[in-house]
Amino acid sequence: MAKRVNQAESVAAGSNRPGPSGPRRGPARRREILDAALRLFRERGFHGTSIDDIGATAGVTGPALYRHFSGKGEVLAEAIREGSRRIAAATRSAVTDEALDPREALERLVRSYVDVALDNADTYAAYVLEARHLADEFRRPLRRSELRHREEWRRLVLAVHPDMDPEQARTLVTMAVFAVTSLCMEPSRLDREVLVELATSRVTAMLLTGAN
Amino acid sequence: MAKRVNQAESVAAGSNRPGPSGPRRGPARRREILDAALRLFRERGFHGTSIDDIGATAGVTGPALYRHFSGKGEVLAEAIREGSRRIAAATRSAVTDEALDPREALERLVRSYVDVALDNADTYAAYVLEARHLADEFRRPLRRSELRHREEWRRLVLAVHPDMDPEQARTLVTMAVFAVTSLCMEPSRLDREVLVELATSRVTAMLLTGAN
DNA sequence: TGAGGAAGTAAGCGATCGTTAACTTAAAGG
DNA sequence: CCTTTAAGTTAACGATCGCTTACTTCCTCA
Repeated sequence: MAKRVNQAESVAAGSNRPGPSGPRRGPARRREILDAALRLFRERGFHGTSIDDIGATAGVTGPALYRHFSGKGEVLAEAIREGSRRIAAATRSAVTDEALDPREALERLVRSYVDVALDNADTYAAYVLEARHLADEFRRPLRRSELRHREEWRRLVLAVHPDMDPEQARTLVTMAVFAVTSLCMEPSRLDREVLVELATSRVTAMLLTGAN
Repeated sequence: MAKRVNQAESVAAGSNRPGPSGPRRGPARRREILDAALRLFRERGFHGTSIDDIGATAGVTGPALYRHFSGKGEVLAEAIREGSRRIAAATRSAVTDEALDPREALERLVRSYVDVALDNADTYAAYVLEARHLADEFRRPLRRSELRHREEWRRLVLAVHPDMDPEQARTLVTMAVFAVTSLCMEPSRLDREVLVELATSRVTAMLLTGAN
């Protein structure tokens, strides 16, 4: 009882603030679902999060999710894909300025990666923790884009250290990327600027040590 | 039909190589279950692995697991706990030699950690990926032991850099530990000795850079 | 204004999962 | 040799989950 009190309000509130029941807004709900899913996947894991959990966190019932996605797997894929696109974009824009000292270019690349990782911590943590549960068709392009990103790092490392074993450079880059990942997995009490500076300088040092 | 052919053999084979059906050996089966579970948890995740999967991989049916463990959660806890004990032991033995140059002491600590991490890659990867799914009573002591280990690293970093912000040192150690973790999550084509040397030197450099 | 589509709900289906129960078998011990 | 016990088995139960169906409600617009 007293369940739908403010129908009039819902009509008076313009195009996008409807009442407590019935259909509501368009693409905003999709974003709400993705944000809710990302948080839950990170906290409880993909298989540990139910459709109903995601819906409840987003403010709807579970099956409402199927109006926006084909299934639970696509929710995970879409949530991660967004962050992947942002990382790729940041990498591209940080790399376009060529004819730079490779040392500076690498530091700039690392800094932009630290930045975008901190801005998308949930997405990135979910990728590390839950990518296993993606269907192959979803996981493979993400993995390829990840490796392409690391290849960019390796290219610059080898530009600074032409004598370095390329296989060692690959492992080194993997370690460096995971070091940045830690910022997404564990909270730091440092201020944002201090954190970016610390991570950038130390990761760069790790990559370039030995050839000063 | 033709199901139990070699009962005689099972009797003749001594105390621990029985026939194809019925009860078998004692504590060896427990280890088999833990190894199987660890591999599956790492590949498919905790909630993505069923009791029957674990049993089948270990060579028994699913419910046989309850003769050795109280439930699925305890299997994960025991599997991870073992690796945690080995890490703690290695740390303890690498730290006992005091009155060393802090720089050398830290490098030795990092090296022993890289070693034990590579020796227990599955365990460590499972801890990073699946610790969320442990019951609080299991997860908390593991987490405490992890933080105690990092505190040891931080103590030595601050011994070398007395002027460093302790909070920055904490974040730095987290990054360094995750860099080593990457060796457990992604395979490297490098030889073991080369890998240990590379990881040790670069992680140490990351921790100590700026105070040469 | 009223027809249609978008977005939501409740109910339920089939499959799977963790766990327990009841029973069987092999090794051990006096 | 007979009893006990540890370690298996199969069967089944209750819960949960992903997803579908059928229905409802609100918004849009011709």
